[in-house]
Amino acid sequence: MANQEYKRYTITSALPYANGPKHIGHLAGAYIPADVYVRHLRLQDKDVVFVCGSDEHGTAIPNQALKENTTPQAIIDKYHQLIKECFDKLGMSFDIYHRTSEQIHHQTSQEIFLTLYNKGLLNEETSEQYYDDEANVFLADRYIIGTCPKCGHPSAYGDQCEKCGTSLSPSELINPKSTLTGKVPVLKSTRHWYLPLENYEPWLREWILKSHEADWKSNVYGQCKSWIDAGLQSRAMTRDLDWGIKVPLPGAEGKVLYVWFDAPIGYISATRALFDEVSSGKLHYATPQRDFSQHKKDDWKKYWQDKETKLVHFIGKDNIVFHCIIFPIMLHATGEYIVPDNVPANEFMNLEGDKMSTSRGWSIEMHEYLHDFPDKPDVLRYALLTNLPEAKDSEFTWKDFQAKNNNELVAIFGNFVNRALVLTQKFFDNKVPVRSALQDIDKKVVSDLAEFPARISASIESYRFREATAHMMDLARMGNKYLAETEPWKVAKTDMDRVGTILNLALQIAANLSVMVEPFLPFSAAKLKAMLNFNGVRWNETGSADLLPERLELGHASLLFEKIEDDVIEAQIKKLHDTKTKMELEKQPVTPAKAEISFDEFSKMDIRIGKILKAERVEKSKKLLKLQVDTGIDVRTVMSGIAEHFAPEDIIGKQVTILVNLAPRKIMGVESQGMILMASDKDGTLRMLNPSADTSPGSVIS
RNA sequence: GGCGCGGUAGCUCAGGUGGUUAGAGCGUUGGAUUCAUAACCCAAAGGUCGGGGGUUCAACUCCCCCCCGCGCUACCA
Repeated sequence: MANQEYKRYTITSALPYANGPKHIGHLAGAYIPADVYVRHLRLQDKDVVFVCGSDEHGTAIPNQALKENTTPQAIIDKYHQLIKECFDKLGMSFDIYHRTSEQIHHQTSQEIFLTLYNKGLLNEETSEQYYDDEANVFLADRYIIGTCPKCGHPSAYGDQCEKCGTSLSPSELINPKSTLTGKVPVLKSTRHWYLPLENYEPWLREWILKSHEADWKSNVYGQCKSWIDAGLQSRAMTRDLDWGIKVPLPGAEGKVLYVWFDAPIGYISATRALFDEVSSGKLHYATPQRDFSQHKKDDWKKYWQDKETKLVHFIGKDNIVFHCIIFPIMLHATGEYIVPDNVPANEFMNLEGDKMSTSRGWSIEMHEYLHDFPDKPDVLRYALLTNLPEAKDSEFTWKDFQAKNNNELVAIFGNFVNRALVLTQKFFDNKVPVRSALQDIDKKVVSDLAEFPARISASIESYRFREATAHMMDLARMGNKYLAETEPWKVAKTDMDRVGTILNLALQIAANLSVMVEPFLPFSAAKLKAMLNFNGVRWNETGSADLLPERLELGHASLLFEKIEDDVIEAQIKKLHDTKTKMELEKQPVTPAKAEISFDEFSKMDIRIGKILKAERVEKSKKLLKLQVDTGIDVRTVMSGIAEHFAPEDIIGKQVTILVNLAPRKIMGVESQGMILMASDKDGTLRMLNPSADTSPGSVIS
């Protein structure tokens, strides 16, 4: 199965969610590896389509629109354009970069939904969900805000608390409120269509656990096994929302397809759109990277429904469950579609010691990089390729970026090419010299050269892109070594024929580089070809020492890469820290005011000054401290979720504010008799509230 | 708490099915060289492979326990 010969290839990169810019971690995860893979296939004249596009549905889009005070449409237009342009400038060679807001995608998604529905594979169920009866809408998880049950953060979202990271369901929130109107939402019954994933467990076991144990990456396989073993559950494929793809059923007004139902279908609709456009000749989203002129409108089906098609999804590890479990189940259940042959998900790339995050300002956004280094897309590609998070999270640092550029691209690759060209200019009037009899060292180089294409291919085909990149660079190393050993600049004093032979071979190596480097560094490959006055050859013709004809007049030599100085790198590091600081200040708006209460309600609370007498850690809890507090009234036990902010020994003797008449509650098996009040700063830091001067325990606060 | 993936030279990382002195790139040090963007080329130093047990003639590689990082998931409030 794994080594089957395929007739054609369908390659996808994760659809970026169009709610904001994307950073280099995304590039390293799902885009650059896919692009290398596809370019390598194209160089072999394989029948491949490479599709991607913007994911434009889901609740976060309207959410972002609210934040930016605009419409969802304006949001997706803005970010679709931004992301698309960045991909283009970075050389992502999609045959089409589509959008899920397009009509053809709505149609495709609805068709697949209906196929499943008509086969009776979707279960209709009614459940209770929060509803805002002032705005007259069901509230998506994201639109409900309340106190996090885990950390007490007062503005946790219904699906997740952004402070402690816990995923939640809206019913868990304390004091839930609609973010639209501030009203308390009410539970109301609603109808949805569920895909019973559990029915497909035997099939998944057979397909993934049995037939892909050997060829799927361990991180992907392990994650899938974990999900399957844990027991799959029915999952709602529809939502109450007015932004998205309408559920194509009577009586389903106001309901749309779940974004994770429609998003992966975006790969299919993009392929459809591609063939629509190339067959009609009217290109809009399509940017065909090869000749599609023989294709008909319906040919997209071959790429998704023919068993001789190899489907590969390139994604980041956060998408594994959707691409390996849910989407394949959908495809399989239709009875019409093929499932992926592989899903080589990457782990995450960290940045300068911390997780990358656009919202926290700790990231390198694609458009920012391109703005600061407009002529260096390949340098980023190289820096990411040599450090892809293929087996575990990896680390990007600016210093490393600089070193990769200066010590490898400039010193090894660029330098070799420059040496060969400059010597040819100097001794042979910039023409490929004639080759005479080969010595042993030349024969060795020729035979070594012949081994590179297969070696690089083997790495790429097994999704080992770092290794492939290293092989590629080894070819330039070989060139440098060959020059160092043959010393043509010395031989030139005695034997010009010999020099000609050496430089001819050096130029042949350079010509090979110009082709073999193309999947990795397409811009530099093109530049190098121009310098060699060389049109390039197919991948299968590389490894030959006869790519350039003798006496060929070479083009203009220029530097392929230039050094990046320290101050440029320091400026980037400073910018990174500045952005983070700025975001911290701007982010996390003050928690919205709570609903008005009466004086009576307020006076029900008995808040006093207390004094911590004892504090100890709670076993098996990261956050809890068990405190003994003198409340003036008594000494009582209070469990407090502050262990991540205070060391027990530091807070003994401190005065605190305590709510003493809160109903007791068992926490980690211990009864907590009150609540310590804390101020939570924007960055999440907790601070105690204590009186400005020593105050006796039991003093009432009012 | 459960599960998954990781924890290998100063740094970033490789090391199918266990087998002679554990690898690469970068960095460091020394040498050689000057065609080349002070680049290239050669060489050396550097690791008790997270910790502890066990299986085996033999373990980085298999098994068990523990610690740490990341992720998913649960409960917890």
